[in-house]
Amino acid sequence: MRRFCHVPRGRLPAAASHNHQPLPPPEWIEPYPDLADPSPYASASAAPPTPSPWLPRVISLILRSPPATLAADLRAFCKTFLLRLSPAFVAAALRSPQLAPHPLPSLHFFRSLPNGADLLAHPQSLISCYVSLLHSFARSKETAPDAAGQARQLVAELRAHGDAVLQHLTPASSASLIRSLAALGLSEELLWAWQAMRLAGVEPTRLTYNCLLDGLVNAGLLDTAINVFDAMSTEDRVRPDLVSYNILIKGYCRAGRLQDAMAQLADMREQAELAPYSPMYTALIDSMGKFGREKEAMALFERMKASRIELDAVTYGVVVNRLCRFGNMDEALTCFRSCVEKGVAGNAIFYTSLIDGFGKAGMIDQAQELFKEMGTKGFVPDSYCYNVLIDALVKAGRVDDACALYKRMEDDGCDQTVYTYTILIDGLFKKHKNEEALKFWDSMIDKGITPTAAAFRVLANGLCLSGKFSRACKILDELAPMGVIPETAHEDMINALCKTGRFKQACKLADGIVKKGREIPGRVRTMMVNALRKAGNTDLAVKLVHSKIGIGYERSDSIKRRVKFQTLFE
DNA sequence: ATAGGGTTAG
Repeated sequence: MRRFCHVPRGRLPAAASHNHQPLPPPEWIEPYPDLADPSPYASASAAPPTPSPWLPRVISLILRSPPATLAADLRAFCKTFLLRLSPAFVAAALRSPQLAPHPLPSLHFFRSLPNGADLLAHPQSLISCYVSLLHSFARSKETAPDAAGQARQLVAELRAHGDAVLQHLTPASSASLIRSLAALGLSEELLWAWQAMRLAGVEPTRLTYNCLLDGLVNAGLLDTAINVFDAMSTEDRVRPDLVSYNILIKGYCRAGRLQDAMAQLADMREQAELAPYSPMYTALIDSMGKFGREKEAMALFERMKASRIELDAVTYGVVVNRLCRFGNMDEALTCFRSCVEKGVAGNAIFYTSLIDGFGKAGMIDQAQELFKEMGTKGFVPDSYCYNVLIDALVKAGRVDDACALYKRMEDDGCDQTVYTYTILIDGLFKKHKNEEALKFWDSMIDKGITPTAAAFRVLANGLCLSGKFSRACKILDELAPMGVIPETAHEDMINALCKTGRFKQACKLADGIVKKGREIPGRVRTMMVNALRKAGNTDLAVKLVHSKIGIGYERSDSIKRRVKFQTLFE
């Protein structure tokens, strides 16, 4: 039996706007009025609680309102209808499926709450808000700008609330937290969350364990992951399952420890009779190929075929990709066709590998043919697919066609990625279309796409090769306030300068970086030596080799000083 | 719900 729960508990607009009498104080609104004020029959009812009608209204206000005015809009809304958002209401709004796909509006809402909406007095709701926000950023980490950075900030805030709040972590909120942090690749925060969960007395489930394992493996913390796996193995309740094994095998594969991965596979095979081994074999075949052990990869594929393990689209996809990477296009195409004949459905990923293979082999016609074919088969090209074809066109010297395809991506509603821009910028510089290349760089930044080290490398190379060294420096400086410093940016600039024979400038840049407290990796020295040699500047190359430039210190006036790169020219 | 595959670069 339900009460009149469809009636909003706040005052209705008509009542508020025509009321000239003194107004009563605002009323708290709860997300689920029937729970806030339960009738004796409520618990007997199997029906889910009915959300307050205010919930969708507030949510649509959050989604409609620009960030700059959201706080004021919320205040006005609450004033008009004489209501106050309860902590549980705020938490429910952030948890709602309507807000979950929109991390930024959600975050703005959270930040615009008057007096923090009393959340501090309600740690359960406070935790729920943070957990929902983190979940929201995790699921849109590809599209939300700097999702990981935002998430890191949120975790720092949550941590700062201390144990009094964190002891209210529930099994569900801890699990969600761990899943989100693992997905975002925040390993330090992930380990903290694990500890906080244990401190709150929450027992991890196998799923939570697996999420932790996967997060650690993806962050490259294999040793920690192995410890976690061993800890699982000693506890009956959460013994490693197929997924745990798979994650660990992936970790070994990525670290190049293929022997250990094989041993893990054998270990797994002892544990169970007929299990879905396909993912483990696939990971191994893929890694064997990527570490240059093509023969062993194919041997493993044959072993898989001989056993009764099912070969699915992913396994075939890996094999086709390895053949394409090897330039073995006949065999790749044959493998793909036979896979389809066996009833395993093709997909866009197969086509991406094949188009890329043909493109890299300089067979642009075949690449375009396959792009057409996939359309007729009903597979929709995604950004990977567009990127490989754009790359193929660029490599064939057809930059204009590549740019046309870039436009078509837009029309097809397919998001351009940092790869798209890197490929095009590189191609345009190689055709000496510098201004166009810079335009693409700007539109990438405008779109909120974070340039990678590779993206900056093609820009720095292109600009330095055409003598526009200072322009490259300026762009690098502009990135810093955005929190973007491509890892190898300085190194790449030095490299580009050396390649064009501007050694003095390269040395000046290197010294400037050291002065800012950054280290110059040893390989920069090696690279400089090689470039000097190549330029026929043997004397300077020899001088550099026998000096302590970039690696050591000298004493003068009993003061220890770094040996500057510029001393090369003294 | 957690696990395996595709795109830059010398």
